[in-house]
Amino acid sequence: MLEKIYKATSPDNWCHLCASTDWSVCTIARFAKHTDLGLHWRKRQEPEGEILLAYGDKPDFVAYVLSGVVRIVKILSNGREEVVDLLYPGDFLGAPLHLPSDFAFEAATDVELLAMDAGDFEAATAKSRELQTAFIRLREREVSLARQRILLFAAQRTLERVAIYLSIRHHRRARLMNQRVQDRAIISLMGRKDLASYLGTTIETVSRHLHHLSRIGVIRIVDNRRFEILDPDRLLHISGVSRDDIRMFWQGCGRLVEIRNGVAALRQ
Amino acid sequence: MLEKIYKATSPDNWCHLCASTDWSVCTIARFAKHTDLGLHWRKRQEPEGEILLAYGDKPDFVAYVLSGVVRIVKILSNGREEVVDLLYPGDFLGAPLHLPSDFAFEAATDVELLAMDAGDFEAATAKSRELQTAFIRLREREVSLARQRILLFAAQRTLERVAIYLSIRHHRRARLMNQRVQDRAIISLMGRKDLASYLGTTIETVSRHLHHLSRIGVIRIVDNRRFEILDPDRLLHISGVSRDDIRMFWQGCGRLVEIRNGVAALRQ
DNA sequence: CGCGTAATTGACAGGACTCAAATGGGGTGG
DNA sequence: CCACCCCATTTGAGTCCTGTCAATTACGCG
Repeated sequence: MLEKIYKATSPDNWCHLCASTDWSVCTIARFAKHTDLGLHWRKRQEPEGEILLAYGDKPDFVAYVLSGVVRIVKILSNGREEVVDLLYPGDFLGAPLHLPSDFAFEAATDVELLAMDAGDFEAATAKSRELQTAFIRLREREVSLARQRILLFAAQRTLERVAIYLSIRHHRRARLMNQRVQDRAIISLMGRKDLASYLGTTIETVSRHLHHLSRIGVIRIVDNRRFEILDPDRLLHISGVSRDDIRMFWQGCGRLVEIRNGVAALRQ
Repeated sequence: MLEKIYKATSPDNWCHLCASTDWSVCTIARFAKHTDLGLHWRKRQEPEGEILLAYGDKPDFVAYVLSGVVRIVKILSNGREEVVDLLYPGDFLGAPLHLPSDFAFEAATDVELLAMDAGDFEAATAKSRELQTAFIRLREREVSLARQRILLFAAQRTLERVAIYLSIRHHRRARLMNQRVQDRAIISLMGRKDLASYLGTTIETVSRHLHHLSRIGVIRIVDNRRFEILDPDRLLHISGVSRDDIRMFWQGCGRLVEIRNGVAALRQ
């Protein structure tokens, strides 16, 4: 199904060796192309609920998300799981340097990953300073994103948070698929529990707001997980933020170009 | 005043060349010591309200916070300033690689910085792969912290958020000063506006909660900016989180050791 | 068909935001 | 030195939002 929506372009436009989500990874792409660092990606499918990396474990792989949503959770001492961040198609996953992870990474939906052995990646990083610089830039963007994410909470109204989130997902999807943000489109989210935890509210409130948006004709509820954005502009207006304010969330995300030999291509 | 609370130790315990906030920077420290990379730090004083780095500007320095609080703000299109993060003594400041900053960095209180020219730092980084790896590790911790920060909002009760924040500041101060967390101590915060923005609430609510905590004898309001933590354990209990849950916030923060020749020393 | 989970819907109470006014402190100028 | 202003903070009253609890519905699966 995912393959269907990929746009076919000339082979020169994309790289078979890597998946670049932004210009910094493009550096990795070019480097992988022009030298032989042994950057071999492989495609992985993981079902919803799968634990990709447990808390405290040393990661043995790095990966890009191709489809689906990965949730980053922190388990509190009282047993509750809090979603601290989410990774979408085009995002990078995995701590380098074999540092034990502070969080658990789980598949919030069925996910497709483009993965690579952490040892290989590290070896390549150690060999190439250029690659190391690119990696720092990648991390730099992650710090920015984690901070931007906090802006979601700047909106005290939970309806605004839901609207902001839907808008961001819509913008990201549009960019990934090389489509216009003005067009209506279907985005698929994770379950209400993850949504609520991520937005700092409850499943009941999320449910109410989604149905409210549905009643006033801004979105259409396809099924429990999928929503069609009917009126992107009004959704953005309800969210109370401008397009500029959420630019950081989708800017720098990769664009899907083609898939061939089981390797998807993302380019800046 | 700051000098008074520094503990004097033998000269071998600290490094004149750098200020290390955690083990990763210790690598920078050792490296600076054993080679001649030209890592020269200088002390800087900045008054409250000073803009250290404007939005979109390319940073020309990197620095460690020695005292005071630096706020990282995002200016929304409607003109409102949202505090997305705060830097405390021992934290690292400044994007590398001369990337334009996504945020503005401002002095939330009077601050002391230990600064270095970004060019020098970058040159040293380029020369040493070891330094580069150390820097990646530093950034890694920053991503973790930015995500941990989101846990503040997991508490829907604003009183809990205020209590969590006070607890975290108290734990950080205790660690920095090599004191026990059980002891009462005075912490100095920024203005109510920054507090409210950071905690995702309003200045009125923050004011009410602080006075509530004062009335029940958990804290003592010294003046508008300073608060004495009278009962750290009860404060933690009110916050609703365990010490484990907030460990990430203060673990890995440096310890103040000594100041000499205008250079403060922080060690793991 | 029956079960368990996820999601919806309703009723209700309490917390937090909003608006508004009073208080306090620091700095400036007369 | 004092009066004055400006700003930050405090305090109060009222309303709405949203969390909580509870019951119902929908859905997937064996």
